[in-house]
Amino acid sequence: MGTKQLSGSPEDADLRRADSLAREIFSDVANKWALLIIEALGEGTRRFSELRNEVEGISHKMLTQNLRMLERNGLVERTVHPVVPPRVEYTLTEPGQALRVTIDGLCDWTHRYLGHIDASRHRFDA
Amino acid sequence: MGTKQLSGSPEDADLRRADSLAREIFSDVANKWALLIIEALGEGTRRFSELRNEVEGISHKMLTQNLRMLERNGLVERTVHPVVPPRVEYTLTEPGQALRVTIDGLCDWTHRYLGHIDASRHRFDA
DNA sequence: CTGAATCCGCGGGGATACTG
DNA sequence: CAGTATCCCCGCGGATTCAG
Repeated sequence: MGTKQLSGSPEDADLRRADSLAREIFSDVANKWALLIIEALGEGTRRFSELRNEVEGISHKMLTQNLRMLERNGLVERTVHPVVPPRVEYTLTEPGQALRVTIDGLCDWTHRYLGHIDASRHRFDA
Repeated sequence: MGTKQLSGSPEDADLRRADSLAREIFSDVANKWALLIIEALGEGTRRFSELRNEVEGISHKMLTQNLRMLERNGLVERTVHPVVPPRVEYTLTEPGQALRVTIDGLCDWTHRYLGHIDASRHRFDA
């Protein structure tokens, strides 16, 4: 993630801070579960239990954990309906929607090169 | 990653196989190091040691490990020059280049919403 | 320089139980 | 139903060593 050359300059400090922040965000977002959750939320607002079902294979813990993280970063909005039983809904914010677009690109890529990759794997395992 | 409804149908078998394969690929690719390596290779052919320096913070082990994985999936081509000392170069294949484009999108997204996210975090931590 | 292999600590992440 | 907390194990990943 190319920020240019860095020197010991005076106000390069904030450049470096921005850079480390970028890497931090990148690390948060560039992980399997976060991406799959956002992709699921791309379909529209979802409840906790719905996500649990739609994001196949995710554990209770990972779901809450990633949702908190996404909420903290402002990619997901969490709205609690004060009813019983509790009803909590998650939606993508505008930044979240924007991110979703690029994730869609990733999904498209995956499907486009599925065969390509599968072939390459078999070739490699020999 | 939406493959539609699945039933116990006859030839849905390969649909399910394709799906699990897609998830597998997705898991391979949707990880910090793999993405950063591909991003680095986007600049052009790189040697092992160059990648080691450019992908900041990656360990020797993680680099080789991810390079093997990327090579296996056919995203990266590895060419060995029979000289001493050894010279090994890595380049993106066409699928790798295609993937790089979407990763660039991810990087752009990160920088565009940097401030947005930073603000959201401070709000959340209260 | 590139890379495989080994050792090992720490934390990711699953399972379970418990609140509101 | 949604969320937190606890226990605990397995495996990721760093450091180091050896080979080509």
